[in-house]
Amino acid sequence: MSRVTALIDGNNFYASCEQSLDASLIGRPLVVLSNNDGCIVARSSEARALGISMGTPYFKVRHKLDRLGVVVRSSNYALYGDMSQRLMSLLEAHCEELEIYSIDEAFAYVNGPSDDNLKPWARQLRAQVHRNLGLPIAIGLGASKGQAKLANHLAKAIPAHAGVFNLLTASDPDTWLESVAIENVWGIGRKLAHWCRLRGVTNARQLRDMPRSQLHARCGVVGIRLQRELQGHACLPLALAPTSKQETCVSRSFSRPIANPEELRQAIATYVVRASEKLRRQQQRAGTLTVFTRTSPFAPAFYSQAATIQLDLPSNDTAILLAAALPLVERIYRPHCRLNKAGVLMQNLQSADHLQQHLLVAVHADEQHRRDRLMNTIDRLNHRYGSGTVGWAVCGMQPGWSMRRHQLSRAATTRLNDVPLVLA
DNA sequence: TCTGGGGTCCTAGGACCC
DNA sequence: TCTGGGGTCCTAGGACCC
Repeated sequence: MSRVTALIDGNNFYASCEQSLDASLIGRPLVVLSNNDGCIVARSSEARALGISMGTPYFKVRHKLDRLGVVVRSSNYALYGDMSQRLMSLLEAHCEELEIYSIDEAFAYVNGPSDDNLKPWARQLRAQVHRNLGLPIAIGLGASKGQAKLANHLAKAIPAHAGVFNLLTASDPDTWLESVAIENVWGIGRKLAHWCRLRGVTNARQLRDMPRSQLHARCGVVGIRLQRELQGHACLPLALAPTSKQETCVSRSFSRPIANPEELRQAIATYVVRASEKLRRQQQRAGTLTVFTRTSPFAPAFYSQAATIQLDLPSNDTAILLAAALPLVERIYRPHCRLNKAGVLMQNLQSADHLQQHLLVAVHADEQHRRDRLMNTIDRLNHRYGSGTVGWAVCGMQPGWSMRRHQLSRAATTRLNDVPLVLA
């Protein structure tokens, strides 16, 4: 038996989710925008063929998209999250061990005899995902996560591979590695790609074979690990049990600059409410809370400020976290600055069931239980009747700075009113 | 006018201790 | 005049990922 690592991911995931919901979009150029309708974060293959690149600010290409007849959608994370869950449960049923790596990607171990060709297994899985969910996926196979990533890239980049590629059984793997540009190697970002190119390292094969000491001097152990992975030594094991988060952040850009300290208070309060909900869902409490705001980094005279408070006792109680956060707002607000983003950061997280050995905890145990039950009730009401059913006055009603999402698709899989009607 | 959001890991350097 | 060495902890910043 040999153990092969697979990387399975959705092609153009957000765009494909929109298409699976609305069949009239299939075959058409389509882009999905980031929050606030800011940048292009996903493109259908037809949009890609038109030369529309990832990360482009929407306002710069809006007219071009109109002219080319490209369909535009605001991001609909309720839909993508729900499709992701369906995809992952299907994958779980077909893989021995699975690490859910992101909303649209999973690593898996696949066991088979050493001479086994895993292509039939991969083709069958790919077909079933398409049949059940309407989503196209790609499957890359290799000896390590790094190799599986490369194979996945080649599965998508070469049409003849039809979404499945196994680096371990490929006839001339070095040639395939040479066809992958250094920028497309997992773990090589903009800075490192530039550094590599200056040294004549322009593709995955050259990175794999470059002098180890040179890589170590620039990238430390991270670089060495990456190189070993490309050589086929698995250094990064699958994370099979999800680990608890070390920090949790809620932040947003505003649809227009914040005009006064009261608006900033409302925004911070809104994010604290969200972050507290997240903490409770993760069954964690925060020991440290940071609020921050900034102006646009693209405008002159950049301003950015943060303020932090250590809590007496770690908490996930919205009222306590609001009381801690709101006094910090005046420390970060600055008049005459066009503040366009703010957020809160919860840090020093600890498990909520962990009873802290602290005198005050014992003294206030009853009170704490009462508060926990209250928060639990609020969470259940909001879950059942829709987010915002029970709100907090400090967040403001109908704020003028909230997110722009002009081209939102329906929440067909998660909200009853939006379920598509099928006429018999 | 208009440029996303939420994470992780690693390293270097300072503070502090014995 | 001459001022050690090694360890730990914390933080800020850099780089990356999707």
